[in-house]
Amino acid sequence: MTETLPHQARADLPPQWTPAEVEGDLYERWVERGYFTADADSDRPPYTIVIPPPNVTGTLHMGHALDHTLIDVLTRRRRMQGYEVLWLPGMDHAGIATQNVVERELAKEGKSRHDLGREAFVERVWQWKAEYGGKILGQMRRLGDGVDWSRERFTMDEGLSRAVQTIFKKLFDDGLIYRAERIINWCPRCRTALSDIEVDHSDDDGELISIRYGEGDRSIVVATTRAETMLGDTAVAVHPDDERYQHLIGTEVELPLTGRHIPIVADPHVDPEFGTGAVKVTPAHDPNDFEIGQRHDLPALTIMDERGVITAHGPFEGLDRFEARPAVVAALRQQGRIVAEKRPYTHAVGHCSRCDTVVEPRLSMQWWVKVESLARAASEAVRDGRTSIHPPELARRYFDWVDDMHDWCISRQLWWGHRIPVWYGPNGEVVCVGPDEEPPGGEGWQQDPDVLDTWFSSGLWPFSTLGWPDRTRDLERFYPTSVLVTGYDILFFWVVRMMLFGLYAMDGEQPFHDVFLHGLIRDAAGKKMSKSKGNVIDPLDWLDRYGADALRFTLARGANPGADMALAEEWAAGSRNFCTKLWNASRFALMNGATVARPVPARDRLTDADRWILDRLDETVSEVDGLFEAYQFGRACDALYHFTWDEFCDWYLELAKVQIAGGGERAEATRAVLGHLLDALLRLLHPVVPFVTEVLWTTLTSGESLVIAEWPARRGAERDGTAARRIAGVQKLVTEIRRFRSDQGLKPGQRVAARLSGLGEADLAGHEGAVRTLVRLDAPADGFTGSASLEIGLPGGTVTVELDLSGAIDVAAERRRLTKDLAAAEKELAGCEAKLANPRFTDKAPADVVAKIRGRRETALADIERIKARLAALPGA
RNA sequence: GGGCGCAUAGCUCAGCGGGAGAGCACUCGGCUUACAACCGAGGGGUCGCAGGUUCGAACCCUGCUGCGCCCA
Repeated sequence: MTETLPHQARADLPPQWTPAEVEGDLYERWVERGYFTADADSDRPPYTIVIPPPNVTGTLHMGHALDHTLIDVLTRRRRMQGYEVLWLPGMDHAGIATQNVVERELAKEGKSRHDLGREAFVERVWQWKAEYGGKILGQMRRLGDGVDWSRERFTMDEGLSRAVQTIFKKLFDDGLIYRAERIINWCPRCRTALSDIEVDHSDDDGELISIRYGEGDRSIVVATTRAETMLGDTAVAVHPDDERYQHLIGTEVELPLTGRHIPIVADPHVDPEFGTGAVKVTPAHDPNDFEIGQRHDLPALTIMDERGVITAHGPFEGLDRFEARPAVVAALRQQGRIVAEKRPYTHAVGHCSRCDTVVEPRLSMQWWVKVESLARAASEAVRDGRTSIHPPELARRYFDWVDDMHDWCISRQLWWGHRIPVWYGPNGEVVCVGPDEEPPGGEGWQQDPDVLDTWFSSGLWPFSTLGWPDRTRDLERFYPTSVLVTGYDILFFWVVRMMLFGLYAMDGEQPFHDVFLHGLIRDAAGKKMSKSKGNVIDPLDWLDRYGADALRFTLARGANPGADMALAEEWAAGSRNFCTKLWNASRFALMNGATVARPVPARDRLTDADRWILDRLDETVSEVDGLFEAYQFGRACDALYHFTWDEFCDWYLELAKVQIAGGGERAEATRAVLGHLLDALLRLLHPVVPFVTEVLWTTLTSGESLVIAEWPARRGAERDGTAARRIAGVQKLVTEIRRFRSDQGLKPGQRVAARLSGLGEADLAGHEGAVRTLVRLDAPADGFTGSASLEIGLPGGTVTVELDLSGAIDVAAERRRLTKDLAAAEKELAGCEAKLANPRFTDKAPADVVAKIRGRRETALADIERIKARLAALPGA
């Protein structure tokens, strides 16, 4: 066989993998060649994922990096499996956040959005987007996201806006959208309504002030954390059964500072145990009070404007709510009405999730989605398995939420967003306008000034991005999407919304088959990353320093369903090391002529090592397949890491060196096995580490691209148990000899003459050469005398190794080693015998378990006997 | 207040009925021609506490303690 190898030309990989120099070009080539562009007319089965649209103002953070890595792993694997993959990218317009950004910019010019007027302001936002928006899209390229850029969407683009208007009209016509005056969460800084989930609650220090209303035996004491709201009180409520207040129910008291008289009402929702059992009722500024007000037909008095500034009420007019609070308390104190003050008083306070301003409950007219029937359908779709949530523990949280969902406040008092398509006529007409309809013209008609919640449009994302409301080819092909991958923290914000709208708009067809919810990124100590804590890790920094593959591998390897992930620099370095290892191993294989040009020879022409590693590859393929299917990214990566490093590199490559060194047909066969293994391994790793594998694979195979290569299938050959047992024997032999050498202080490189016996009995006759090479033992010369020896127990028999150490052996070290082994064997024996002595164990345990324990006892007994003999034979024993 | 989850090696985490695992960190020895971003060897754990079920429990059940998250 000729040694002139066609592959020598391509064996000149650079000695080092330098991701920063090649990743960018590789990515652009993938995009140019259209690998990520989905073909709606192919006959492949579809696999669809829509990106959780990042915020147009945002930049890539670790949470995105994790989410995108997982999606990219899923889609790249499916593409290799022959699916027509669509990973659809895009962004949402982030109403409040974007408006804030542009308003801040205007503020620097000393202007407000009102100075510009609505139209000019919106124009200005578009300009801002064109100039600064969507930074994240460029950053996604650096990560390697295999998205279909030709289908990129934006929630404010024409098609998606049309979708918004279409569904609004449909919901309106079906009576599922209505307008009502209620208490909503109001952000006085953003000056807009917020939905319940846009409010974050925290326990803050405040004060609890007890105030006496009325005089003498007609007085009553109420406690409040928001004293200023007393200006808007229209009643005091007590529990109907509260004996303390029976005489007061139905009477009136004078409300201090205002001179108004307000009734004392009985309401079963008052908790008589809390405080004095009497509560002030401010229907316009508290959701519970609003309900009490409804039940008792009380007036609702709004005492603040949209900025949280007190309106009217004499001396308090014009004060901010937080200035008004002490002012009101002082005035009450002056009148001797403060009965008690408690500071600090810790209580839950709602904050705007966008700007952290304390939310002000406020009575106002807003648009709502009536969610009851939609939520029922959303619940049903998960209950009957049309959509399954992974990990399943989180399904419960989903049910708890949708089964008790409150109507959704969808109007926002902003300018940036989808304007509510409702027109009001001069005579009180209310007309909802569909996308193809002309708005009513003429004198006195006005469009509703508000826009819709951003989540309203992102709730349509899985189908609006595919062309809905038109029945497009994309929609037919790619809906329902295969899986939604996102963090569990936006289950309610977004996932639920998509379920509501998807089922409604698509005639009961669910928006995704699976929902996979991953955890949140934390720092090395498990703490949440935050700018204020200064523990934020920037993925771009890791991209620069370790490469995209290292970042991706770190994130994928750490992703365990339902669990958060702690990250530290060392993890990234470890992943980078893994890529380097893969690089070096591949370089070695290529330098030694690894090839895919020749098929792997028939099994009976292969060595034990070949058969073992091919079987292990097969097992790894199955294992990794199963784990990826179950969204077990972390374990899949671990399995790949272990196979690559601990089995392929540490053992097979070392054994292959021996096989190649022998030359001839064996060497050629080994080159084919190496080529086949590397080919499959690179394919398996490609979804997680696409860049380094692409370079190595194209070098190995001269193929066009790994992106469009086939995912490895199991060979299906019957596992060779004999080969596996023999390689396990070789491994034990090598490890034990290395341990002995290490204990005896022999340098790793130092060659030592040795005689091995008993290999035949242990069924390892053919492996002596490999063992000698791996542990640097030379053949015994004439007149060899072993000055030291060790015995290694193997299933078939005991192998004895006699070494010429040409010097005194370290007896103490040897005794330590043997004593330790003896203790372990004795512990093992004791454990086995205890079990076997128990008749209930031998009766009830499965036969194979009992047999296994019996076998372990025999092994332990033999070990003990052998070790004891060695110990007794040691000098000075 | 209601609900959910987690407590396993120094750190971060897998394992979830039959031999305690990984990565990183640590100790010792090595530039052994793929790899010092590495190689070889090693140390380290009453699997939170207390009960129960079982022939057998890190794993299932109950209670407790301590953390975390979600919702009010």
